[in-house]
Amino acid sequence: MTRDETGTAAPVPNPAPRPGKAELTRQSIVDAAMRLFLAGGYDRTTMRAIADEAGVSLGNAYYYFGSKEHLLQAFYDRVQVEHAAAAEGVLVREREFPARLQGLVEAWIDIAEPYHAFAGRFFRTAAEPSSPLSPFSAESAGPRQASTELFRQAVEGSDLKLAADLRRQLPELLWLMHMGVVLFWVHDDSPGQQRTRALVGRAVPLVDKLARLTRLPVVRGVVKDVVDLVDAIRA
Amino acid sequence: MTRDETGTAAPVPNPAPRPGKAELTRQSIVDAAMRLFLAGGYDRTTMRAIADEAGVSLGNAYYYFGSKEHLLQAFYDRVQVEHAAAAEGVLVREREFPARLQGLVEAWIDIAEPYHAFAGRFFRTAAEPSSPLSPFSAESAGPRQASTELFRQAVEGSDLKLAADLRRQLPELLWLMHMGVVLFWVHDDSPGQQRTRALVGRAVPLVDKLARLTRLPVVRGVVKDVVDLVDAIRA
DNA sequence: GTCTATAGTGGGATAGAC
DNA sequence: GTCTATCCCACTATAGAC
Repeated sequence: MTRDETGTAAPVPNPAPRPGKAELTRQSIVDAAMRLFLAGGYDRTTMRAIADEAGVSLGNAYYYFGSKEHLLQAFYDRVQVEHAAAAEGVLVREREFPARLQGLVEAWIDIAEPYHAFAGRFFRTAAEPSSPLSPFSAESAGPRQASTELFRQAVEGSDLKLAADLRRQLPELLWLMHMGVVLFWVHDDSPGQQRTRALVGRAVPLVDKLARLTRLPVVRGVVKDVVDLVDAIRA
Repeated sequence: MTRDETGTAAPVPNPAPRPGKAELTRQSIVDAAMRLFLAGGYDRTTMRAIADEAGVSLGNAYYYFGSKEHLLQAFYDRVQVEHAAAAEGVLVREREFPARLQGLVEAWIDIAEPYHAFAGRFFRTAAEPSSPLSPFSAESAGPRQASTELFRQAVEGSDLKLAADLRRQLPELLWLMHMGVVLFWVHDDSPGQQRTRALVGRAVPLVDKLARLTRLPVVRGVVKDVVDLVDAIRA
């Protein structure tokens, strides 16, 4: 609906970087919006100002973006794409599971940092269940899968030994953990989001410990229950 | 700021039911808003309609409520108060920890059910970090503590045996779990929110199992780490 | 299909008189 | 505390140019 659904289109963050004229206009609007949002904040930036800055008419801006909030989707996409790129470096560099996981999450924090000031606005929109920006919505299934895929790779290429069922599910659980980090990050006003970084630095070794603990016979039962529960939720 | 801060005022959901003229006007506006929100949804209800329904001018409505979203605070407060009342019954009736916990969470789902239709809107507002409605904000510290207190009682009065440090922290962790349930609930469109109820029915025994597992010597170390991490986060 | 220009409408929020 | 009048801006509508 919000994206072009041309038959077998792949669910990637960006529709496809074919540089048609329309795509250029679209991009100039996004760029203008990003500049103004960063400079003056979301609220104080009017659609008219964005259209002016982009050198297009107001009507044209609305031709490409159904609402002011739709422009925030661009932020989401941009972070997504940059994170995937940065993740590649991390996953090539690191082999230990904790380092891979921490690198992934820290890369996200680095990339999202410039947008922290108006991330609250984005978050607000994303929180609404009916919003296509909601991380749990059908519309964002593509980006969500792309993000989960990064965590899958972090697990796959590592030395982590796990029961098969948990290993299968772990990427999604890690993605969920990542959402929790994002929640914390949005509320984190410390300079450079240091508190979030500290949290990640402490939480990752813990996750690693916990993951390895699941192999103990005494806890296998509960782990099985958790796995079953998560499966039931997804259905 | 949003509430009267008269010196040693207790951080309770409702300021105090002294029936001055102002309080009556305020209440009539809230009542009107609730009626209209329930009948027509948040978006389709205008501030003008609310003011009309309450028999006051638009300006007067804004004298009492700084924004349309501030009216949602009333929903929050109402659920809070009703939940506390319902909780009392549960905590008197049940003695086993799982039953107490499940009773508490299910009572919340029962009470919040009428508001589910526009809870998404509320959630959206609450998600914004700068919003006083955010469950993590300083302004909602009172309600949050009141809610956490219910979980504290669920633990206290039960047969659950735990290490002292974890027992001290458990109420807040359970509150956090409850927030997770609320997140699920907001996205749950099944009739009567059956899926959320099913989730709770399965998750509570799991939490119970996990809590009891923490006493095993092998997992004590990790539990200690988790407790320390949570302490660090709160600071 | 892409874009402009212009003129609305609706509703959240505010100013200032009383 | 209450009102009336007004502002502002997201969004829509339309009619037409390329």
